[in-house]
Amino acid sequence: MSSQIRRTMPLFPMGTVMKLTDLSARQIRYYEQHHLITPDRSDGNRRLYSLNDIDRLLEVKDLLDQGINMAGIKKILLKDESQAVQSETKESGAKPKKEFTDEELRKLLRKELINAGRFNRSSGMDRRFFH
Amino acid sequence: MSSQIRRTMPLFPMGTVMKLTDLSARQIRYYEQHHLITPDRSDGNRRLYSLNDIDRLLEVKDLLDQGINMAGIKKILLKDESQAVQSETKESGAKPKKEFTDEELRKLLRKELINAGRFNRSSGMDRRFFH
DNA sequence: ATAACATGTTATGTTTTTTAACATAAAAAA
DNA sequence: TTTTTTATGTTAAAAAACATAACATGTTAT
Repeated sequence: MSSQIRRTMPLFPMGTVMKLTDLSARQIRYYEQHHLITPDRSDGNRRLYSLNDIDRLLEVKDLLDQGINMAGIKKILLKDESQAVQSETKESGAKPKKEFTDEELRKLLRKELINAGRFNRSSGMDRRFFH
Repeated sequence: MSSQIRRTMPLFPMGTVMKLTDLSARQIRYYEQHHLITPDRSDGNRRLYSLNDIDRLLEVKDLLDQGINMAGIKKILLKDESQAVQSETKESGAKPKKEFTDEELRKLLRKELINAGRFNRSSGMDRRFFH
C-alpha cells in the first residue's frame, strides 16, 4: 500500500535523471510534452522525477532504440493507462482517498529507504566497506 | 557486489535531502563538517547525496533526538568505520580494485532501479494505479 | 558566568534549470 | 523529388537552488 509512495515520490532533479537515463534534458522534456511522463515540480518550478518516471524514461529509450517512433511508443505506453484511469476512477468512486501528512510521508519514506537495498546487505558489510 | 553502487551513488541534491530527512541545510552541512557524511560533489561543486548518506543522516537525527551530542554520535557512528578502514585496506591490498566505466555503472543502476521496489508490484498494479 | 555547542540568519557569488526560440538531419508524405 | 513532420541540438535570459563564510543566539556543561 505505502509502497507506491516511494516510487512516485519526486526525488531527482534534471541533472541526476540525465545521468541515470543517459538522455538529454531536451529529450526528457520532449517526452514530457508527449505525456510519457509527468514529473512533479518543486516550489520553484523545477522538475522533480520519481523512480517511476525514470523507469518510464528507460522504457521510452529502449523502444526508441528498437526503432519505434513516438506515435508507436505512445500507443504502447499510454494505452493501458487509459484503461487504468477507468478502473481507478471506478475504484476511487467507491473508497475515499487516503491522505498523508508530510510527517507521515517522511516516516514511510524513511523506513522504505532504509529497507531499499536491504537485501544487498550481508550483515553490515556495506558499513564496513563503504563508510 | 554491484549492490553497493546503488546505495553509494550520488543522486540527491540538498533540497531533496532536506525534505527526506527533515533537517536544515545548515544541519546537513554541519554533520558533514564533522565527517558523519561525505557526500559527493557535482561538476559544479554541488553536494550530491547517496542513499547511504540519507541513512546516516537519519541515524544522526535519531541519536540527537535521544539527547546524544556530536562527540557521542561520532564515537557511535564512526567507530566501526575505523575498523572498517582496516579490514578494507587489508582486503584492498589483496585484490585489485574493480573499476567501472560510466556506461557500466548506468546499466547496473538501471537494472537495480528497475528492481528497486519490485517486490511491491503485484503484477503491474502500480502501472494501473500510478501511471 | 563562561565557554563550547548546535543551529539560525544573512550576504554574496556560482551553478543549474526553465522556457522559448531557432536550427537541422532524417524520415514520411505529397 | 520536393515538402512536411519528427526528434533532437543549441542558445540566451531569467529564476531558483546551492555554496561559503561570517556573525548571531539559545542551550548545555564546567
